[in-house]
Amino acid sequence: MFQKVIIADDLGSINEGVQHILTTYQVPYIKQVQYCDEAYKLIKKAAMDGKPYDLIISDLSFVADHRKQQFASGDDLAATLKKEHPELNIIIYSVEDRFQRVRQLYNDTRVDAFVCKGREGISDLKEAITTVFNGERYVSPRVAMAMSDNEDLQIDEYDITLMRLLSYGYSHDEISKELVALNESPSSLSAIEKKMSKLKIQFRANNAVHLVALVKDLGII
Amino acid sequence: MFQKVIIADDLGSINEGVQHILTTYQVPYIKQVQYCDEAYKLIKKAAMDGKPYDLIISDLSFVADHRKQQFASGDDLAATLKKEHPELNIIIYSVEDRFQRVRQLYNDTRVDAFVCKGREGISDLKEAITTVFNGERYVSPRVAMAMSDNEDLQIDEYDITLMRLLSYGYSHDEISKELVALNESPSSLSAIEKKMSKLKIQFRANNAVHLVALVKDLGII
DNA sequence: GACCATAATGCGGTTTCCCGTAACATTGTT
DNA sequence: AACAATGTTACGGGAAACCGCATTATGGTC
Repeated sequence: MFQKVIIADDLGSINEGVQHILTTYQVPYIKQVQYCDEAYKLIKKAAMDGKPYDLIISDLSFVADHRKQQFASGDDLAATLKKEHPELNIIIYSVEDRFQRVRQLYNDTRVDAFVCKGREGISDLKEAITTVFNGERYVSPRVAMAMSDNEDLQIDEYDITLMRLLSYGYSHDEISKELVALNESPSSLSAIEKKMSKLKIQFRANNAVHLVALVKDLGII
Repeated sequence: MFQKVIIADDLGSINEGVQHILTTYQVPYIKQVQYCDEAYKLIKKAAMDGKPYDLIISDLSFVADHRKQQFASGDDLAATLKKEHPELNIIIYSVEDRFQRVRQLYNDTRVDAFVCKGREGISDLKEAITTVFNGERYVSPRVAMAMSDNEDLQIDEYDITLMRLLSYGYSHDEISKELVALNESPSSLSAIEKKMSKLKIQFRANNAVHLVALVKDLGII
C-alpha cells in the first residue's frame, strides 16, 4: 500500500472518512494540509529529501482567504504536480461533478482518479485508492460517462447553460431572451430548439423532461 | 454527550465516518451490530441490567440472509423500540429519501432524527447527534420538506409514480396508457393532466420540466 | 471581391402540453 | 330515494414544444 500520503482539503469540507480509510489501509505517514501551496511545498521538499510522497488526495475548490496563493485551485495544483512529479499519484476528491472539469482533469491533466464526494463518496474513494495503487486509473460511476470515448458526446458550457435554464422551468422563449440579455450566441428561439433537439438525440431522451431527468442523474447539471 | 451508543448497519453500507464521529465526541461505549434482532436483544439486555443504551443509530434496509429475523427492517425496529424504550434516542441514518417513509418515521414512529446518507451525510449526522443530545429533533435538509406541516403537501405513491413516469420521458398520453395497463386509477388523460397541474402548484414549478428537476433535487424520485 | 461551407435565424405546420369547463361516477348522509 | 361532495372522465381552445425547410449572416480561401 501507499507509504506516504498527503491530503489537501480546506477545513470546511474535510471528510472524516478519508483519514480513517488510510489508517485502515495502514498507511504509515499521512499529512493533512489546507492550502494548495502548502501541499506543493511539502511535496517538493519531500522529493528533494529523497522521501517523496507517493499519493496526494486533493479537493478542487479551496476557499480564498487573506493569504495570497500561487495555486488558486486543485486543478492548477494537479496540473503542475503531474508535470513536475509524474511519479506522484493524484486522486481528486471533490463535490465537482460537471463533465467539463472532470474530462479536463482526467484526459488532459491526467490525474489518476476522480472521485465524487457524494452518496457513494467514501466507498468510491476506497476503490480509487486500491485501483490507483494497482497502477490503474479510476473515476466515480457518477461521472464515468464524462469519459466516454464516444466523441459525439461533447457537452460544452453552452449546452449546460441551456439545460440548466431548462431545468429552472424556463420556456424556450425565455431561454432565448435570457441568452440575448447575457449577450450569448446563438440565442434565437430557432437555434435553441435545434440545440435541444440535438441534446435529446445525444442523450437518447424522448423529450425535454426526460433530458433534464437524465442529465440530473448524470450530475451534469 | 451520550454514554452508550449502538450502531445498527449491515456490512455493505457501513460508513467509516460514523464510528469516527462518535469517538471524536468521546462516547465511551460504542457497539456495532449487523442485524436488527441483535440490536434489539442487546438493548433489552442492557436495559434489564440497569445500564441502558441512550442512543441507537440505525440504517433502514438490512440485506436478508439465511438467518430468520424478527425485524425485517429498521422501521420495525424503531417502532418497537420507541414503544418499549421511549427513553432511548433513535437516529435513522439511511440512503432512504422518499417522503413517504421519512414522514412516517418522523411523525408516526417519532424517531428523534432522520439523516440521509448523502453528500452531506456525515455533517448532517454530526448535527443530528448534537441536536438530539440537546433534547431536540432533526431531519436532513434534503428531506426536511417532507415534514412540512403544510397539509397540502402530501405526496403519495401515485404522485411519485406519475412523476417518475414523467421523468422517464413518457408523454401524458403514454402515462395514461401505462396506468391503464397497470390497472391503476385514475388513469385518464384528463385526470393525469389535472394531477400534474396540482403537483406543479404544490412545488411551485413553472412547468413539467421544472417539476421533475425540483423533485429530483428533493430526492422524491 | 467572389466563392463556399457552416452557423444562425426565420417561418409554417403538426403534436403535445396546459388549463378551464362540463358531464358522469362513486360514496356517504339524511 | 334524494342529495351533496368528491373523484373521475370528456372535450375544446390557446400556448408551447417540436420538426423540417428556407433564408440570411459569418468566416475562411482563392
